[in-house]
Amino acid sequence: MSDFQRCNIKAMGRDTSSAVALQHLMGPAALKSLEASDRDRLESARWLVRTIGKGRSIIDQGETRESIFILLSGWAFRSQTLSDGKRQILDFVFAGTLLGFGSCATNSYGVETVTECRVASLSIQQFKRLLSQSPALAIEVAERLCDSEMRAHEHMTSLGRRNARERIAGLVVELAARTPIHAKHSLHCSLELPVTQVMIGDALGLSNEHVCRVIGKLAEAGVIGFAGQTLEVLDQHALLREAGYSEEEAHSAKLIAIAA
Amino acid sequence: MSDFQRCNIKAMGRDTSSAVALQHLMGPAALKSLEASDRDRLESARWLVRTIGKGRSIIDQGETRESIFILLSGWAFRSQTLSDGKRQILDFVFAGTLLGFGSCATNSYGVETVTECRVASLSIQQFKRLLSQSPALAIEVAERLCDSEMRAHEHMTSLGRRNARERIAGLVVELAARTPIHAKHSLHCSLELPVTQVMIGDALGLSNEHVCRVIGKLAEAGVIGFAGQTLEVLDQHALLREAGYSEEEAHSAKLIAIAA
DNA sequence: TCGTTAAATTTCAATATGTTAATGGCGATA
DNA sequence: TATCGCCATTAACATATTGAAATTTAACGA
Repeated sequence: MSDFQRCNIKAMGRDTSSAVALQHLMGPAALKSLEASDRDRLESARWLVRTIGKGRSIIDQGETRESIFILLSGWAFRSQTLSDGKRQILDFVFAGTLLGFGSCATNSYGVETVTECRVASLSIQQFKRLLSQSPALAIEVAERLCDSEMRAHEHMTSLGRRNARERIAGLVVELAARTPIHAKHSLHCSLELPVTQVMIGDALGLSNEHVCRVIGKLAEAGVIGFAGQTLEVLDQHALLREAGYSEEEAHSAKLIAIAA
Repeated sequence: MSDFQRCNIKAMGRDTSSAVALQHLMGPAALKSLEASDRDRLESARWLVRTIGKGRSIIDQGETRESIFILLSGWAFRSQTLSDGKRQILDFVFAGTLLGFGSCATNSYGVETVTECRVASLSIQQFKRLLSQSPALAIEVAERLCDSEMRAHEHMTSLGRRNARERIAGLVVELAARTPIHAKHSLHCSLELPVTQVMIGDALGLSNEHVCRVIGKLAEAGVIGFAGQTLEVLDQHALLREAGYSEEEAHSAKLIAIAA
C-alpha cells in the first residue's frame, strides 16, 4: 500500500523500465515518427509508478474510471465477474499493455495481478491531452486497441465454437506465442506459466475439474505436460493440430520459429 | 457489382447520408473540436460509396487488408469461420461502425450484410493520413474501438459463463438498446430484427435447434414473442431478470427509458 | 402460379460438460 | 510445528446442449 512513487519518467535515472514500457506502448516505428517535442511531453508527464503484489487488484470492475495504466512488468489478467460470482477472464496481459482506457464512466472490467507487477498510471485527463497533442501516439493507441480486439475476437470464437480440448490447446499456443520460450528440440519446448487451472477454466469458460481432466488427456496423448508452473510442449505439431490449425499450418512449426 | 460510385462527400449534394455517417463516426463533440481545415480534409477524401444487397460479403476473412469501411446504413455482422465450417458471429453492426481497421496484414474477420447496406470505403493509407492530420479524429476512433472492445468483452462473458437462456435474453436486451424500439405500454414494446435463428445461434455459440427451443420457452413464460422479423418484449422486467440483471436493475426499466 | 430452397420446429438419442464431494499436497502463517 | 486455505486430482452423478432426422412453414425466383 505504501509503495507509491510519484515521478516523471525522465527523472527515473537508472530505472528505465518505465521508459522502455512507454516505448513498447508506442512501438519503435511510432517513436521515430514522433517529434522530439512530443516525446518530451510524453516522457515528462507525471506518471505514478507502483509495485503490486501477486493476486491483487489493479483496477476494480464497476469503479469510476480515473486513470489509465500501463503494465511495466509481470503478468495480469482482465476479468468480468457476474452478480452470482461466476468469473470470465477476458485476456492475460503483459508488459506494455494499456489498461483502463475507455469512454464509459465506470470500468467495465477488473484487472488482477498473477505475478508481482509494476504499473505506471496517469490521469485520463492528462492521457487524453497527450493523445491530442501527438497524433502518432493516438494512432499507436488505436492500433494497440485493434490488436487487443483481435485477440478478443479469437477468444470469442474459441468460447463459442470450440470444445474444451481445442480451447485448451489454443490457449497454450497463444501463450507460447506471447511469452518467452525455452526451446529444447525441434518439437519440444517449455514455458513458465504462473497461472492456475482455475484461471485457465475462467478464461476458457470451463470448470476447473474439466480443465484438469482435459489437460490429463492431452498429457496421456503425449501432446503437453503440465507440472507445477512449467508447461512442456512435447509435440508441437500435434498441439497445433489439436488447436484447430490445418495440417499444413501445423507443420510450419510456429512455436519454434518464435523461440529461435 | 456495378453499383459503385466514386465521389467525395462534399460532392454528394442531397444525398447526405455519407456525411451524416462520418459525423456519426466522429461524434458531435469531436466534430466541434475539429478545426475547419481538418473537417475539410476529412470530407474531401475520396470515399468510395457502394450499395450491397442482403446476405453479401463486405469484407472477406483472410483477404489482405486494403480499405477501411464505414457502414452508412443497414445491418451487418462480423464473423470468423473455422476450417471445419463452424461460424462465430462476433457482433452485429449498424450505421456509423468503422470496419476493417487493424494492424494485421489480413482481415481477421469477415463482414456480411443482414439487410441491404450502404458502405463508404477509403484506402487504409488515406485513412491513416487523415488520422495523423487530425488528432481529434484519431482519439474518436480510439474511443470507438474501446466501445467495440467493451461489447466484445460482454459478449465473451456471456459465451463463457452464461447458459442459453441468459445469453438469448441478454442479446435481446443488447439489440433493444442499440436499435429503434416501438413502445406500446410501460412494459411492452417491439423491435424489428432481421436476423435468423441460425444467426442468433452463431452469435451465442448455440445450435439453431437449441435457440429455437429456448426462444419457445421464453415465449411460454410470457417474456418475449418472436414471430417473423418482429420481436415483442412482453415483460421487460422479466427479460432483464432472465438476462442476469439484479432485481433493482431490472426494475429501473432500461428499455423503455431508451424508447421514450 | 409453381417449384425450389431456406428457415423454423419437433423428436430422440448421444455426449460433453457441470456439480458435488472427497482426497492429498503444498506453501503461508501464526 | 500445527493449522489453515488454495490448488490439483479423481470419482460418481446430473444436465444442458449437441447432432441427426423428419416435418412444417415461409420466402423467393422462374
